[in-house]
Amino acid sequence: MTGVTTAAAEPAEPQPGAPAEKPRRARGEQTRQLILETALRLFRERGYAETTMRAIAKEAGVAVGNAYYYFDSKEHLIQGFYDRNQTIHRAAAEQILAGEKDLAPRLRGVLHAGIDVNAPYHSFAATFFKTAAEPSSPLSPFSRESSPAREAAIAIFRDVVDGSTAKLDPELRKELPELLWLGWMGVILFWVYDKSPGQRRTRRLIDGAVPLIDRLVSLSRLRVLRPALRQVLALIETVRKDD
Amino acid sequence: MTGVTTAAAEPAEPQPGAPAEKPRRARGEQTRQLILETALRLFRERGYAETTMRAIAKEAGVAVGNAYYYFDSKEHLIQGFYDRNQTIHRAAAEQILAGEKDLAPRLRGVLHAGIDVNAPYHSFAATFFKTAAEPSSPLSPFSRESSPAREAAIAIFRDVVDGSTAKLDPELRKELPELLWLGWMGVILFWVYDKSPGQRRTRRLIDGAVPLIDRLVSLSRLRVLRPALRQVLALIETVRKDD
DNA sequence: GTCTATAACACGATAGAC
DNA sequence: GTCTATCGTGTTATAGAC
Repeated sequence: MTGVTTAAAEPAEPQPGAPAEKPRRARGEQTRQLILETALRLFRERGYAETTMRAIAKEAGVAVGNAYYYFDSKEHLIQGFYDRNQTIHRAAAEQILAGEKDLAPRLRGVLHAGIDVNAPYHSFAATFFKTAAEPSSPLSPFSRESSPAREAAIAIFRDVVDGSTAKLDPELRKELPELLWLGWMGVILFWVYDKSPGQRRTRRLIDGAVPLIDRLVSLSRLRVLRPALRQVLALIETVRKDD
Repeated sequence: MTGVTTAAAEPAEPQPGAPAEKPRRARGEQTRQLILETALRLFRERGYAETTMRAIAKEAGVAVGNAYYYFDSKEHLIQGFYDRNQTIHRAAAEQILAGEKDLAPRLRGVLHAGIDVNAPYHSFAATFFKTAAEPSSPLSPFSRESSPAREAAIAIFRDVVDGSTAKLDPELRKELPELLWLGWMGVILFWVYDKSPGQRRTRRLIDGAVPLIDRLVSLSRLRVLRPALRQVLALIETVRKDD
């Protein structure tokens, strides 16, 4: 409610190689994790709305006030979910990108991996999405507070593009990662609404859209399409700036 | 919470020319309207979250329970907002479409008109959007309950396409209205997040995107692009069906 | 700084009397 | 149809213990 951000941006573990901080107060970090994990489990088991803060506290064996000591609100617990899946997705993506040089399979692999990570939470994710959709919410993927997470996500798609052998217009190459991230947001949106068994329609969407994107990227080098490409890039430019 | 739909789908007024129903119980209909109008006014004045059901009831001079008699939940009050703006948008669109035959200005006019209608409610609409974003919500633009409203909205874009002089692939012509509606949803999404003064970035988005769409629609008739167009249409087909 | 226990508040929603 | 009373919830407050 207050817009104060949680400590979720802090790394969960001291990074080896990074300047070693003094050992994080293990006590608090542990309690924090306990509360978060309990909450996520209950969300998954019962749903978000049906899980009360009282239940989370009781199940975790802490007082309600303690839960609020670590998380400003019930919604802030969702940020934990967000961050965790982001991290897992990034790791899975790196695995895939290490072994593949063509743009299409790189993109396809990363998208499917993203769905894989979130799949167990499909019903809960719907509620998560509702919360994230509030533009004023710090959880919104477009908010200032999500900026680090968003940048990290875009970085994955930068890897997808930069590590590929695809030849493309230099300006398009610059914009493509953010465009792909935007497309990824669209896929997530589709997935959240996808009620088909196992969300197979989302899988089909990915399998169909990736070759299409691949083709369009190739086509964009044709002379007839240069003006259209310029127009697209100009539109992005125009819309992006605020003045 | 119960998923029970309101009576919002009922026509507010008996249609002239339609088989005349016996006069609607004026008492109930009046109370209903009173509550709805009071709620929308307070939402606009104070915001959605800040307006309590108690305040709505008090301001309307009825008991809380009575408000719940007419509206299953606070969220269901939003449906009234939704329906009303839809109606106004449709009327504005018809005005524009009557006087213009080219695809681009037709589309541009309809999109700007849509923003015009919603503009006074920008901050409130953000909350509305949050609510509508919940996939299980009957207010979701993709839900079964919204189906009539959605069809009505798509119909506007069918008018945009069918009444235009643009020549296009017959299959594309069939799909274009729904695609344009989807694009319109995207514009609304952008608008909701648009914090620039007067939401001028959204206006620029429309002004930039419409000529681009117009160009792409023309280009789609080129021989080099036929396979790509087929691919797009095939993707839509694949994704749409649930089996 | 971390945590407990408990009470209290305002709100959305419901029950049941009239 | 309309009311009043009441419930369960998220959240806050208080007062303190380690």
